[in-house]
Amino acid sequence: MLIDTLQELFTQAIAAAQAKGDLHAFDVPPVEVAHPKQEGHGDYSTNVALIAASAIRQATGDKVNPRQLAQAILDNLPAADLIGAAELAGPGFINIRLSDRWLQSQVLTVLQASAHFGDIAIGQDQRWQVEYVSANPTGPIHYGGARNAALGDGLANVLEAAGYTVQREFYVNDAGNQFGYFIESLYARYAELLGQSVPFPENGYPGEYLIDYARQVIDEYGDKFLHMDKAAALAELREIARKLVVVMLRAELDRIGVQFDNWYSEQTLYDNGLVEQALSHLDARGELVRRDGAVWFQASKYPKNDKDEVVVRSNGIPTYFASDIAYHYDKFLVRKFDRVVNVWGVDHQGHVPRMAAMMQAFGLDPDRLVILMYDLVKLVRDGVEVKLSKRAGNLLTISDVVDEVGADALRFNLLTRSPESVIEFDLDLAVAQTNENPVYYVQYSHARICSILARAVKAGFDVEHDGEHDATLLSLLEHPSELALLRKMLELEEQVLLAVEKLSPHNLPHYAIDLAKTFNAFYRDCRVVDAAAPELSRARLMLSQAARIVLARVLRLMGVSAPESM
RNA sequence: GCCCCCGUAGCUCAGUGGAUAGAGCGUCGGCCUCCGGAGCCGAAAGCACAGGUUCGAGUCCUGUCGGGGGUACCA
Repeated sequence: MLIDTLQELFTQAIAAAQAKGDLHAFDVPPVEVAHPKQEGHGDYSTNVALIAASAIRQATGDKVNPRQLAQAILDNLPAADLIGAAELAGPGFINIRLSDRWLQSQVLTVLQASAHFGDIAIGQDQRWQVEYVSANPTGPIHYGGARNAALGDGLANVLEAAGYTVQREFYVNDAGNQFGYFIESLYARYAELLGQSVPFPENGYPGEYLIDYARQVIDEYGDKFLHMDKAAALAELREIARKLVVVMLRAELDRIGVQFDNWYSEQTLYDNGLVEQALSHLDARGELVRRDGAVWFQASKYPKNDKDEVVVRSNGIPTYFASDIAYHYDKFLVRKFDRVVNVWGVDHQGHVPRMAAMMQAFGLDPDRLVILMYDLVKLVRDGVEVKLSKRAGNLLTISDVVDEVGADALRFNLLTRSPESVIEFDLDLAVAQTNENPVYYVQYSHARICSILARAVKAGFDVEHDGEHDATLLSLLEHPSELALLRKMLELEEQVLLAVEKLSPHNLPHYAIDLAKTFNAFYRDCRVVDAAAPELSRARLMLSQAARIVLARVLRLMGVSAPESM
């Protein structure tokens, strides 16, 4: 990676300067290389001299001038192709400008890497799991779940680009009360359709979609459940309903391009004895206690937990937390993931401390479990918040919103905001502004490149293979807009790294807009296909092709399509 | 009450302890003999408040004020 290379060069420079006695002996701090906000300050800059100066002052009490340190480092900077200029600036910054020749050569790097450009190899041999959405399996998914999906899927994509082996998992809560009410509701609808009146369960789901589910049950099983004991019927319906719902969930998530590797049933935790196993494991470690007829996990032994948590109620029924304990016992001690990310809505924030406590109770490093918390999506229509609920049956689903604004716009918009921000989503505005939406701006740029390339092929240019033969032409790419485009393209790796470090891919859409903008500036300033200048055209076509690759990659990482025409 | 998150341009939001804080939408003013005008160029406009740490704070710490969420033997 470019940044790594620069960091390495400066680390070497410091060591060399110290060896020669140009520089004080001190423990070299990690060199940070960043983009200066201001363009005149170069492509990259490092504050290592400023950091070192304060480190030296604190260690020895000697006052040293950061500018002198910076100069000593600069004097010992190894020669490197990629550095065009490195100079001292301000209070002791070192600003680096990439060399034009090296930038030009990167067109080939992109063309060769193709769809893999942007990959960074930092996650080898690491198995990660991202568990996301995990909506209650009781009907269509609330629109807010799309934020979870966009975030989790984007994160999984970025982790894969970083070299991690990633499993995408959906946890199906098919064992708790909610699912029980759902089954009873289904039974009531089923009976109703067959002409029998069954009282609708008090906590049931009145949504009309349940009538469709009931109809499907009738289509496949007829009226057999009416002739059975109700408890037996409910037991059988449980399995049938679970399959039905998972098919529906899968289809709905597929509409926004989200697919899972694994659908993990909560019920199997009980069926396979994992709940019992996990709890006795904790018990053996002295983490459980009996009190008031219930079994408690002694969470309060751990930081940020002020109370214990019930795992088995006094009526003998395990709590949801017991499932969670077993589930994570399975993730870490059975399936042995190196790291697990759970994507949770902020309404579950109260569960976070006990999860960390649970990890420690298992003797596991709590950092191996990351809870990625995102804030809720507020739906607004005509400036008024729309209150919807699945239980009341007036749910606004992912499908509903996809119908209105499209999957690409939805994913792009939801991903743009940082997870901890509350999204206020105005439905009318989302529809009205469809054509002004940034996602179309980015996609349009991609389509425009495709159009240019197609035109070039028609004009007789060998767009596909030029890069294999005529790398020397790249030195013709001297226009500031051409070089600016190259610089922006090369940022993709840093963007992937940033998303992985922050465990949030919300920087990607911002980068995509930036990249599209930079391409549009190039398009404005540089005519690509020009019969009067065939060599320059070939060089610019290579650059355009490379830009297309990068744009398509960042769109794919976000789970957004890269259309060839619009 | 206690815990968590958020207060950045008119609106929706980015912003890695660095140098002169950005984008989209909106507003105002420009640009089509030329590869896709779903485009391009320009202008106005901002870090809630008060302390502190630091060579340097939108960013870290404390407090105040505002907004949201959480505080069950529900999930």
